[in-house]
Amino acid sequence: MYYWAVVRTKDPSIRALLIDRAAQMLRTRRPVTLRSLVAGTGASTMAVYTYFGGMEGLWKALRQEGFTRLAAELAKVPATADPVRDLAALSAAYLSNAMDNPDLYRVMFDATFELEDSKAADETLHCLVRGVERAKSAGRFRDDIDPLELAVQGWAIGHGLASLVTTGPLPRQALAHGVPLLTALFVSAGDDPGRCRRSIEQGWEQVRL
Amino acid sequence: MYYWAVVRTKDPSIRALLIDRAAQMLRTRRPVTLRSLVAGTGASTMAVYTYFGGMEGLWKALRQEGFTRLAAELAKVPATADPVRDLAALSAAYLSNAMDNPDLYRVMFDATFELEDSKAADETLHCLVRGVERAKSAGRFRDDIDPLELAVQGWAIGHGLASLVTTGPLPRQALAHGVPLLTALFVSAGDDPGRCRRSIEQGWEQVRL
DNA sequence: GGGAAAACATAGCATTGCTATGTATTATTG
DNA sequence: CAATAATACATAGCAATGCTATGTTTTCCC
Repeated sequence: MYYWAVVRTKDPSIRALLIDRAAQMLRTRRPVTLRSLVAGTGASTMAVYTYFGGMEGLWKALRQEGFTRLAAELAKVPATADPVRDLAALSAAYLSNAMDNPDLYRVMFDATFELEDSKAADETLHCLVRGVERAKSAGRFRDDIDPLELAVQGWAIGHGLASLVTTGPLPRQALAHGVPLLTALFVSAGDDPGRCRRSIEQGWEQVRL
Repeated sequence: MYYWAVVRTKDPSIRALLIDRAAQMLRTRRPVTLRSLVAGTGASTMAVYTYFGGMEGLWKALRQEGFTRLAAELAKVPATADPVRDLAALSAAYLSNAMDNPDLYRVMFDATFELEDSKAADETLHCLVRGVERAKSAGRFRDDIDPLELAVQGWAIGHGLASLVTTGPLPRQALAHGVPLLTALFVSAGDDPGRCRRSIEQGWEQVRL
C-alpha cells in the first residue's frame, strides 16, 4: 500500500525523464520506439500520449530540447573585448554542440518546422544577431550591415558544415573550413583582413572540436 | 494465356519504375511504404526485395537517383568565358534542384553516408572543383588556392541554405543570401570585389529560383 | 526440350503507433 | 470532510508496417 502510494504519486517530471531517455537513446543510436522508450521507466505506453499526445509530440519536444541545450551552450560563450572573436567562438560552440549530439542535431532539422520549433530556434539566431551588433558597435563591421542578415549567413555556414559532417559526406576535420568561411564573411562585412583572421582563429580555439 | 505471357515477361525496367514512383510519391508528400509503393504497379511486395533487397536498399537507390538528377542539372550549366559567373550559376542550379525536389533532397542527406552514396556525391563535388580550377586558370583566384577546399566551402554554403530552406527555418527568399556569401568567399580567394559581384549576380540570374 | 536459377505471388510473423475501455488517483466542489 | 468531476494510468486490441518462409511460375542455358 505505502510504496504504491509513493510510486503512483503524480510526478510531472516524468515528462522530462522521457525526454532525457529519448535523447540518451538517440545518443547511443538505439531506435526510439514507443514501447522501448517507456520500458524500464515503470510507465506505460499511455504516458507518451498523456504528456506528448503521441510520438510526433515527443519528436517536437525533442527538437525544442535540442534547441534549448544549444542555446545553453551558446550562452556559456563569454563576451570579451573582441566581438569578432566572440562570433567565432559562438560558431565553434554551435559546431561543438552538433558534434556532441549528432543524432539530436539531425532530429532538430529533419521534420518541417512548425511555429513552436521556430520560436525555439529564434533564441539561437538571436544570439548571433547580438554578436553582430556588438561587432558593429565596436566599428569592426560597416554601418550599412544588417545584423540579422549577417547572422543568417553565419548560420547557413555553420549549419552547412554541421549537417555535412554529421550525415557523413564530409569528415570531421572539415569543420576547420569554418575559419576561412567566417573570415571571408566578416571581411566582406568590413573587418580588416589580418585582424579578422587573428580574431577568428582565437575564437575558434575557445571550443574543443 | 497470351496476355499473361505479355504481362509476366521479365521487365528489368521495373526497378527504374519503382524508383520513379517512389520519387513521385516523395514529391506529392505521400508516405512511401512497401505496400503503397507496389500498389498499382502490378508487382507484389517481393519486387522491392528482389530489386533492392529491402526498403533500406530502396532508400539507398533513391539517394543515388537524387545525386544523379542533381549531376544532370549541374551538367546543363554551360561553361562561358567568365568562370566565376559559371560557379554562381552552378550554385544556383544546385539550389534550384533542391527547391524542385525538396523531399528527395532531404532523403539524400538524412541517412549516414555509405561508400556508394559518397561515390554518387563525388560527381557533384567534382563539378564544383572543375569550376574553381577554371577560375584559377583565368587568373581570378590566387595560385595558392586549393580547388577542392574552395569547392567544399562552396558546397557547405549551398547545402546550408538548401537545408535550412527545405526544412523550414528560413523562407525561400533566404536563398538570395547565396549572392553575398559566394561573393565573400570568392573575393577571399583573390577575385576583384566589384568584378566578382557582377559575375555572381549574372550567374545567379541564369537559374530560376 | 529439360533442368537450374531467378523472379514472383501468397500468406503469415513480429513490431510499430495508436485507440478504446476500464480503473485508479487527484482536484474540486458543497 | 465526503462526494463528484476530472485527470492519469494500465490493459488489451486494432490496422499498418517491414520482412521472411514457402510454393509456384517464368526465364535462362545447354
